[in-house]
Amino acid sequence: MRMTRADVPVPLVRSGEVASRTAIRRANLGLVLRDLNTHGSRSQTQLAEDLGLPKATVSTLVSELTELGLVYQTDATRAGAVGRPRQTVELRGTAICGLGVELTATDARAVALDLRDDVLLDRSIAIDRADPDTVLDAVAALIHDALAVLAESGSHVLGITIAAPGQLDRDAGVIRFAAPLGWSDVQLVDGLISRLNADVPPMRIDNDARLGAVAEYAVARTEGIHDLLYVTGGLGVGAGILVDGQILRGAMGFAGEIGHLPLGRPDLPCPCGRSGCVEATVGVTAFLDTVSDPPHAVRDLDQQMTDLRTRADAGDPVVLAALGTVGQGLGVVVGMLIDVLSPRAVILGGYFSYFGEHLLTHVRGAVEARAIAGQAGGCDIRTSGFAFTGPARGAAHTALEALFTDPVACMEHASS
Amino acid sequence: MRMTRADVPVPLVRSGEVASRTAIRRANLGLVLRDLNTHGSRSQTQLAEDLGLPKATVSTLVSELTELGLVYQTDATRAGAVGRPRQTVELRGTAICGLGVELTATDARAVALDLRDDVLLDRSIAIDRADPDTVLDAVAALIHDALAVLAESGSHVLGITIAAPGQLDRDAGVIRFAAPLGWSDVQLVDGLISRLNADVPPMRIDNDARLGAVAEYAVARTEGIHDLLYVTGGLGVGAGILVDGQILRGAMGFAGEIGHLPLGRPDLPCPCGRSGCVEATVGVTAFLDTVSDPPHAVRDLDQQMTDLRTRADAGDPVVLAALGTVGQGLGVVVGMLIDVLSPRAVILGGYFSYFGEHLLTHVRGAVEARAIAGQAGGCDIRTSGFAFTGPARGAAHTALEALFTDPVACMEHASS
DNA sequence: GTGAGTTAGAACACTAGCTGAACTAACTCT
DNA sequence: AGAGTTAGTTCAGCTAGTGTTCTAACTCAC
Repeated sequence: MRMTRADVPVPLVRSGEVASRTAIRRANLGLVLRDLNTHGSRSQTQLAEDLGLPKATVSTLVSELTELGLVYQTDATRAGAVGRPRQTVELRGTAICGLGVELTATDARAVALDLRDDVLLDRSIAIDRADPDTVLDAVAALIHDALAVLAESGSHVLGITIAAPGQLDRDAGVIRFAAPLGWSDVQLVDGLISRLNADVPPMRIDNDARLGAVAEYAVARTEGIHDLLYVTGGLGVGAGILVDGQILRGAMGFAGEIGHLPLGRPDLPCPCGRSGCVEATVGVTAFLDTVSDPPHAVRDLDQQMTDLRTRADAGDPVVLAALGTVGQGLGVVVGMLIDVLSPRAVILGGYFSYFGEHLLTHVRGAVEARAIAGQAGGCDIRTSGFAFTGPARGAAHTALEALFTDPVACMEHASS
Repeated sequence: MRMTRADVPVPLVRSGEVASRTAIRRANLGLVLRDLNTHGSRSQTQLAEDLGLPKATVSTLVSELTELGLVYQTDATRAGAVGRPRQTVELRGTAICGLGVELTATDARAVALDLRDDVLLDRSIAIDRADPDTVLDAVAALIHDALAVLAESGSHVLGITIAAPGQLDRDAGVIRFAAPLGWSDVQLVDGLISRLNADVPPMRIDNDARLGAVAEYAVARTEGIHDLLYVTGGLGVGAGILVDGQILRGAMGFAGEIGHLPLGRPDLPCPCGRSGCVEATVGVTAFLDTVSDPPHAVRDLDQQMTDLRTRADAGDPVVLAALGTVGQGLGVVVGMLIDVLSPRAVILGGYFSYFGEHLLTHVRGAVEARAIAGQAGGCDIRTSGFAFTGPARGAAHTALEALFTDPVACMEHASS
């Protein structure tokens, strides 16, 4: 927590939103959950220190959360130091979860996360590139099965978030245009809901790169990192930007559309009709075209990338050269984004995440060559630990997000 | 206000900050001031609707602000419609003001704004490019005179913000590196305070482009625009980014450093030692080099730009061609920033602001040629109405900002 | 093993400030 | 002149944060 009792010149309620009576409680309840989620189980006294609230307030907050069934207190009989041993307040894991589903051109993946960020479920199905209707049938079946499994394990699904590439209308639940899928104006949410039972949890969609960034933030926030840039590499290349822990969507909701910036090799044509696009240079298709002859189909990317990583580790010059090209191209983009956004960390996801230092060396080199505030500015550049599961994980986090904003309302709905 | 009573599914207190009892009041008092500042004088009933608060609460808030001397109520005897005529709550203008000072390589300018955004003072002095000590003497004299004038008019100066180019350490009040000034590691705040009386209002520094963006936001927010990109053209080229009304600084505080992105003419050398920098292509030096032979000194930019605007209006092919080059170069950068940030508006400040459509046509053309979500995405591209006074105005706004966050604390200090 | 010291957490009285309802004020319209 | 309408204030009520106090549960020293 950045806000401790010591440094309170800053107002406790952020300006911009009206502070009402009931809202205070809900916000503070959510903050306790958030602190436990970020920093792990801790005692009431620690919570009070973290949040800058008096112990008395924390005591009532914890007891209310206990009644809601969201936390429980353990008799921490282990006592190291002097004084009464602290009981730890712990998040009740299985009670509530969020379901995230990522949709790509090659597969769909469902991940369920509980309050403790534990993975309750992770399954994926292959998608044969096909018309939206067929794909939606398959995705609906995936969701149906996932919901059944979660219901059986006694976990209440708070919400479902679908991660999809391209430009989306979040309010309408519609994919406006997604080049990797070859779709335009597909009613995703309505299509899925009509295929499922009526009593399906609230469903939303969001951009895959943005949700990938959310997944990374769940880790980064524990390190005190609140400004990060996530770049995903797949058929498309997109960025998810987090500023002070908030997703940057922009006024039109299109922020992070870096796939078609004219920063790639000028001669390379892009399916979008132009040339020089980032996507055409560092997208997975370009990479696979370089390393595999005859050209391989874009299928089972996880297996392919694991194999290529093995080849890279073994010193395969073709793979290493391709990674050099990709790393250099990526470094140019990342360097510019660092100058524009000044993030604390850059995390490379998707297929980039398989290659660690093989790739990072080139990216860092290109960044240091141009960026004003590159490595010197204290910006870490690393690969994601989530490989291709990032967006689905982030989607699951997002589906759970409401709980941290208003636990009371969420649990009211949950019980009914 | 985006938050009205109708759309209150969103919680009233933003999560992320602890909500304490006293903080509620201070936040709500500030919100009333902000609403009056943004939307002009209005009745208590209108305020209640804007803020989503009950009339009773607004009533007590207004009376407390009246006691603080920040607002007054007029007997609005004019009655158009049926019912009791509404009294309007108005901001008391002259009571409190913020002082903004911009420091450039050619001059220093002081602007004082009151609560109503009225300009209480606007004066500038020429600066002969010289060592920091000499410049600080002159700036201190400017501030001294400005404070004297404001004191005489009975306006309490809440704070002083200095706008400076380059990379700054805001906490330390130090200019780390400012290429346009040729300075590095200059103790700006300490240097000025030691030259002034001890009882000078709190002084801060911030980046000129960011403050220029703040000045634009004071206008844009009245149109419901909360995501904007400001690009300033001077000796340096920088960007100020506002996301959801908040300044984007980034983790390191270097966000918006677009002057040395490698997006300019690749052959043009830049004083920074590299080539292809944006600054070297669209900075004022490059522009002046193109339009005036023999090369003119960079002095009295306002007069020079006004003259060049006149030449452009008269159809001078040299000036129009130069504007075409600058507009094209700027459009490439702006187009990329639009894809990354998805702002609602892009505002061109500094010397760009003098040329209106002469420049905008080319910028828009370049943006539409590449950006995914350019004009089609609903992003306005326009020139600033503040010319070279933008950063100083924004600095004055920033100096006043504390009042909207915690009016009570500010007025306590003011009276003592 | 007993009391002093220490830390954790709950209980309680207190209070700031939001909130709904009732009430007064000031006007228009018929 | 009275009914209707809208604005703003007053007041009682209640929610929830806050400081203090108290109890619980431990360690440590003698």
